[in-house]
Amino acid sequence: MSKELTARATDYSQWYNDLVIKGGLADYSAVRGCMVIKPYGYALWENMRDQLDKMFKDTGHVNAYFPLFVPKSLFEAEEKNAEGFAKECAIVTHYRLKTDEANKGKLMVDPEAKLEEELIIRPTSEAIIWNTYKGWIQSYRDLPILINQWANVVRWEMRTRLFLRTAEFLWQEGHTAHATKEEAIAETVQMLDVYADFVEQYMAVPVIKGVKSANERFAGAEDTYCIEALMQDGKALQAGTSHFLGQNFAKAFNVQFLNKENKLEYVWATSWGVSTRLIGALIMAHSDDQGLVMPPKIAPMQVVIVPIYKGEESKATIDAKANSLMQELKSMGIRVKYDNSDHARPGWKFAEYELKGVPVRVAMGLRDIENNVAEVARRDTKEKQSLSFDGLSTTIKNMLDDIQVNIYNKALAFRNENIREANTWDEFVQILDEKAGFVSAHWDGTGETEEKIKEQTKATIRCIPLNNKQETGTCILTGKPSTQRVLFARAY
RNA sequence: CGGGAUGUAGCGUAGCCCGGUUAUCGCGCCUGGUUUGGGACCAGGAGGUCGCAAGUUCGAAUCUUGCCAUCCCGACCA
Repeated sequence: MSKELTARATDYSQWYNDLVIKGGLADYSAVRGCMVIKPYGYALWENMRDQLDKMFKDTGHVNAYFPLFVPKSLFEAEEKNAEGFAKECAIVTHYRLKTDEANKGKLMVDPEAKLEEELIIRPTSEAIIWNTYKGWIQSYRDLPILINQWANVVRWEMRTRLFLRTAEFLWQEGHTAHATKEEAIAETVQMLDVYADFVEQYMAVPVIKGVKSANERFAGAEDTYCIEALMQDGKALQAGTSHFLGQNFAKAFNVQFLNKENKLEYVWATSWGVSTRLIGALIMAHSDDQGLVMPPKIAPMQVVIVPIYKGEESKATIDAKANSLMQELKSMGIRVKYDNSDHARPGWKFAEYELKGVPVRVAMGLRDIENNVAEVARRDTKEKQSLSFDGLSTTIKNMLDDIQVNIYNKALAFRNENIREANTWDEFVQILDEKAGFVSAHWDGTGETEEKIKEQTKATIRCIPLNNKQETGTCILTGKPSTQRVLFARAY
């Protein structure tokens, strides 16, 4: 009983932390606000990254890499963007240390080595990238530019939470340049769709696609599109954003191109990103009091085989059987581990792999082999059944597919149950306090009202859903006329 | 960054108020053996900058100050 988890009902935050730490995804580090992503967590990220990368390339994008440091003068060029991030920037002011004469064995910042111009550690890369694009774009023939980069960024957050909000995190950021507004908007929407497809089909987390209100919009964007997911505690989580940047960065960095009519025009831009925060979404969408629940498609380990043996002789028999099953599964492209280590007994292994969220566990002992069966347990439903070895690998493959669908459907049902309409202020507050989840309500469209609602309830407008139903109504707070409902929630 | 709590072996902890032999216990770890169908048992053993740094003192895990980190609540956060 070395790894007891806090139950969700007891302390949701602690439950989440326990899963991350005890599940082996990440660890705290010696640096404030920064975490170590451990091999198991990084393997998960690699699977996510590889799939996303494929999807980006399938839509015509290429990868590149831009610097970590952004000179302050470039950073501040697009004013709204700079203002939006100013309060959470790390800044490099010096480039050298020296031994501290007054304190032997210690180092101090060398005051002689002050930088002429401070370097901002990127909280996002629009500035450095648009400064670069300026040199790459002269004519419409140079467009579009469809670049993505996998990188780390730093946002100096006051309060951090593993995966959900850390000072440094890993992400990808796409930055595209287009000749027309229509094309840029189409790109923004296309990438939102890519994100939604990825999160729903691979991470099995249902999302709502929408547009952010002006208050919640990315600093420097004309429009911010987003996917919003719902966690088991009823709080919403922004899982990805795609921004239509208009000509804001083109104007700030003077990026113009000659069109077919030989006239100079400013370039249209987009940017879009998802981060390791998605791992937090995955954890909170599927996991239970026994531990993590990994969606098979991106699980670092899809199947684990645990032998149950008595004595070396039976072990050899089981090893042979298990290895042949493992080879068969591997040849089908399934990520499988045979845990024949002798330092843990089966019961311990069962609990451990449940904690780690491995979708399918196969246990086999002599008794099973004699009967030509294996005990197969699935993590999502905790069902165990004895299944014939004949065609077992195919059975398992189908089971993985079924688990993927099942956990998505389960999360979808939960999400749908937790979207509630509120028509009065009292109703609105009551739902937020007693049920949480998304609240669909009329809003008068002003930032002031949104701000007041946030002050009074801590709920924000998560998004205005795409293809939202238009209906006349009155604002939940002010009673002013409204043309559509928007989704409110308390959010991470 | 404000309020609160915490920091003693990998993890969880006793000791701290009231300073004084060799820092307590459990889990885990190592060795050997018996075991193995839901977190095994016996025996032996290893492992400690008591978060870090100053200070008070003959003597500091214990008292004082500063710093660092983590958690919770706030403020902040596309």
